[in-house]
Amino acid sequence: MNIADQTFPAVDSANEDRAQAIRDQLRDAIVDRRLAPGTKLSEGEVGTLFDVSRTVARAALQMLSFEGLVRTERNRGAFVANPSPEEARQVFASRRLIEPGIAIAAAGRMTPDHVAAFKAQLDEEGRFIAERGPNARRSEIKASGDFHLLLASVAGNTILQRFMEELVARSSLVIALYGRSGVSSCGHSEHMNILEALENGDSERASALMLHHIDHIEADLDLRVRSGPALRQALEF
Amino acid sequence: MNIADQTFPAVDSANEDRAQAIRDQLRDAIVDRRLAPGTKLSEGEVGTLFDVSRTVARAALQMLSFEGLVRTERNRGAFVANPSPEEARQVFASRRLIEPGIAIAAAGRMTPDHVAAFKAQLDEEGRFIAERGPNARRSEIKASGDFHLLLASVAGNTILQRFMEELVARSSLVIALYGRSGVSSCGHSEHMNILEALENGDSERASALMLHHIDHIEADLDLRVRSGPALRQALEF
DNA sequence: CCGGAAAAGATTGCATACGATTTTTGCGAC
DNA sequence: GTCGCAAAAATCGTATGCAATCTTTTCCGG
Repeated sequence: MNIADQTFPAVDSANEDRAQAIRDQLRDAIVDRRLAPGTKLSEGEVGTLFDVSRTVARAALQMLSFEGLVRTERNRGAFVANPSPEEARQVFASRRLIEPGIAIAAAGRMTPDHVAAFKAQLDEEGRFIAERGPNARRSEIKASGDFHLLLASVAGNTILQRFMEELVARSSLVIALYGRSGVSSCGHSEHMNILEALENGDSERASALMLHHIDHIEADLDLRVRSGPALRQALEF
Repeated sequence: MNIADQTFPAVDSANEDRAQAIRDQLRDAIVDRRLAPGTKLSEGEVGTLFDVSRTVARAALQMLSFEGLVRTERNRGAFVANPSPEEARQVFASRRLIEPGIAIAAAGRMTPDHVAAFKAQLDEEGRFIAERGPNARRSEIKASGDFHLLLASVAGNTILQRFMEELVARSSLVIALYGRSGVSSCGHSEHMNILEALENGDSERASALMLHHIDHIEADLDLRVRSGPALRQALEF
């Protein structure tokens, strides 16, 4: 064993899959609404933008399509997903089914470290809500999602964690599309209440609060079909 | 409008993505245990086997890796997943969380057509159990999984349906790896009881039965680490 | 001026090529 | 015999090229 055997983590992460890095950046852009739903993501464009070949760009787009953030049409290309109200309802139905259980699991595994991480997360969330800049709303949505992702990671089930990553990403899209007002400030206090229940190990309460929280988020959406799907689709492209 | 404008559906389905077709065949092979866990799936081999280029084979393998049926290591290749006992537990924990809810949703949407489909499914399941051939067990596992997939499709939530497809596929792998005996005959009667509850619209009972059913399946597994992971791994390759 | 067909251009699907990395093989030293 | 090391083979990661398909433009008859 020699000191030279060590590999620097920085090197490793730099050497990490480029497709994955591109996927992450694109996902952030989609969730943050910097890329509007319906936007075409051509392989060539993505490739030149990130300075890779179409092969790599294509792999990144394929990943996003698996996550439901991108819709690909054969021989036509990839587009930022434009979830329908029905799809939005399914996203939240899925979350209502999964997240209360995740809250219960997490309540039984909370450590002081976890509590500290949650407090830091909620602090940041509060800061974004206080801000009133142009992209404050974006940061708000993202931070709110991060709370749920943190919870999923505490729950300790890798599979459910991945499901939640997908659901949170799709939720962000849906909220950006159909969100009405600032439920967020309200959501922030709900997050704090959930954390309180988690800290006390009160899994039942955490679960119930989570269910209501999801209901509140969905209740803030306007999921009425705007003007008939045909017209909407016609105007979209 | 001309009769020549029609495109034949058969042509369309034949023209479907080849990568997807390869993925489906590989998935079947993995779930059926025709491909043992740990088996290397080299891009070149898969490509020549299905008579496509590595590009397409690679895409199929990438999809399977997203589903958790294949594990890929950079610069080393793709291998049939070899789920650890911990992973197996997580699969069933996820199912316990999701499937009772799916049963409730399905109970509220059952139509006579659905009932007929379930009956046909259970008939086939019974036939496979009666058979005592060499690969009867495989068919049994597969048919049992199909029951759960049918239920998920009735529930009417596309997102949850896809989650269930992944969970059922991984369960089949886990059962093949860690399964002890024939819980299956027992499982068959449980499936019939669940269907009965669904027919009666008794969602609570269907949900409870489903939860017990999953518990029974998991209880039939032997999830003790066999002889230390190091040795096991050493023997595996 | 307005369809509608045909050609030009753009984009995807797929195969192949080449450098990089890993694994296997061969061979000499101990 | 086996241990270590270097060369060879195999395999992966990625770029690029070509055919197929879709989109846009152009051009022409009405």
